[in-house]
Amino acid sequence: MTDWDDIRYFLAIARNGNITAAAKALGVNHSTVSRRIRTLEEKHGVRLFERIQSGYEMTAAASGIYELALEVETKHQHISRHLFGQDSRLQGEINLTMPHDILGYCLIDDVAAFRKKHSEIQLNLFVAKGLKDLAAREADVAIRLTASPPEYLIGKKAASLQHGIYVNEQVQATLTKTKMQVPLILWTNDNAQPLWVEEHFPSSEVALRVDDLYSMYAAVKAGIGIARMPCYMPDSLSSPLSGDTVKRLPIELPVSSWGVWVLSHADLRHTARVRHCRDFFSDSLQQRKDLFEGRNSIYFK
Amino acid sequence: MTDWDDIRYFLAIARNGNITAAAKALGVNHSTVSRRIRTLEEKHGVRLFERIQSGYEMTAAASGIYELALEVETKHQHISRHLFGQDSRLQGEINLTMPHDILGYCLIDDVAAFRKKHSEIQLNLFVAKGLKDLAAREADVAIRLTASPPEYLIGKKAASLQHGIYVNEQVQATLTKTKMQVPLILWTNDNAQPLWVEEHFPSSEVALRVDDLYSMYAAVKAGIGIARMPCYMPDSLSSPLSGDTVKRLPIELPVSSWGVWVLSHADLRHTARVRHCRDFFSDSLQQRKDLFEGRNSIYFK
DNA sequence: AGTCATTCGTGCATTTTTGCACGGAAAGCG
DNA sequence: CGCTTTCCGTGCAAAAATGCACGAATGACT
Repeated sequence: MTDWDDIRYFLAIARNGNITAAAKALGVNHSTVSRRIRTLEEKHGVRLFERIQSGYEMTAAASGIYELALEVETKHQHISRHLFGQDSRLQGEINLTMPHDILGYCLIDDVAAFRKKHSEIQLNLFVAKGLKDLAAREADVAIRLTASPPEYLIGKKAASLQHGIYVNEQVQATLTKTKMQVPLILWTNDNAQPLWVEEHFPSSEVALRVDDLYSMYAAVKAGIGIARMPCYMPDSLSSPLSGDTVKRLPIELPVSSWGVWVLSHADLRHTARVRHCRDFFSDSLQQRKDLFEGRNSIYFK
Repeated sequence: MTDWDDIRYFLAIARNGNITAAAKALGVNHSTVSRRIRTLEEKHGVRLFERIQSGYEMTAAASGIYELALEVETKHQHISRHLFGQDSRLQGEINLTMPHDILGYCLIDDVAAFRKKHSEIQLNLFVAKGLKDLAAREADVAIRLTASPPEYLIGKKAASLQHGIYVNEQVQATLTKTKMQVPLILWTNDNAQPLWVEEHFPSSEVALRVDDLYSMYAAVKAGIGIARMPCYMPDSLSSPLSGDTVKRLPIELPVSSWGVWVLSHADLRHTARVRHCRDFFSDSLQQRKDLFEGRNSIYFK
């Protein structure tokens, strides 16, 4: 019988299209991948990949088992979760993921506190863009901004999310004096006209598009324009003491159905350290409920 | 991510109940199994087996993943067959299985011929009792006596199977002279009264039960009683030249719906060497059609 | 045309895994 | 009660897998 792990290597190559990337994904040296797949091919007398210049390309034979391999992977993930779900130790690793702004401007001290409280637990933090797949155990606990998490995840909504329109003090002054077009800062991939613009700033123009919340804040602060942001972000930065000039306009946006959630896969319901982690950060966030729900905002009169 | 092969080890232990048997099934040393399962347990912080005196016993945690592991195994078997199904070489191994009597008294010379014709192919013969699982690739080609093979197997019916009632010459003489009860030799696990006994030998008694065809023949030859056997077996042994005294009674039994089939899994349809093997032994058997269909029998007048 | 970056294969040293042989503990047996 | 058998863990040597460093081939870019 074939070494089952070979299929894992096969999948990595099939997905990544070349040995080097596959090796990186698997966390091993590229020569290992190269040799294992060659051995697999020889053992079965089947060519699975064409060695083209830019990498490895699946043959027809490989396509035939690709779907099957994916199914096997799903099952292995299931097993992995199930095993992990019965881990009752308060030690070992936890993969934690959240948007990097929430980490940097809100939870970084709590992470430090968690580390101190549970020194036996190794936290691995993933804050890079893109959602981690909790089913694939890319992360065990996720802090996410979402309207309603998928049903296979469990966890709490720690707070609702309030948005506001933010502007730099100087810009606001200018806008009040001159009747110029209001400069807007929008999301890069929001192509339609947002509702809040239509309603409150019919006379406006797009000044800048960004794909990152902190960059949006930086742009507002630099006086490039006004922007709609979740309150927690500017409010945690622009305290009166810091001398910051970014403030919220007294415009009431409808309460978002989105919230800050602390989530993990249902299979990890009883995993001791995961539960502790979830509870810990749920508390942390709930203590900042006012921040997320916009009650810390400083308004322009 | 867990080494997928660990699940293979897990399954082997779960199934066999102890390390030693699992190791034998996996074809590795028992210490390897012992160490790998321990590593797996430590990595996940879960106890999977209780070390009891008589071996290893699944814990509740292990039962939880047992079903999943079985499904994974099935998928891996599927992949394995699919890969093998695209092997176009006329070299490598073929696992061949058949009832041991068919090998010994009919096909052994053909096996030798096949070996000679395809010296690059390594034949592994399995003739022990019990059907090999073709889906699990325990065997690639099977010669079987069956009425209708399962639909996931492909292959040909090489011949129909004719049965006859056989008896030793001396016994026959005795039976004709004295009006004693006819002594019967039956199968060990046939508890009901067979149809042929009811019809042709209402006045009879069970002399012996056996669970093996050659033993049945030996018993008939030794004069223990009469038996219903597929013709191929006694007819290939008791030629007039050998001076054997076992012959068939002139009783026409209904033609059996059973036949001699040469089979392999549908996924191996195009595997070159498997096809050659199937064709080769199909031919071999078809050349002996007369033998299987009872036309070589020598009758008592 | 030349430089650089990618991507892969291979020889060699290192690390990891495995097999082997031994020993201990418990159970079966006469 | 002593002997044998079964089953498991462990130290050590052998074998296998892996990582590392290098080089070749190809294509992109200046």
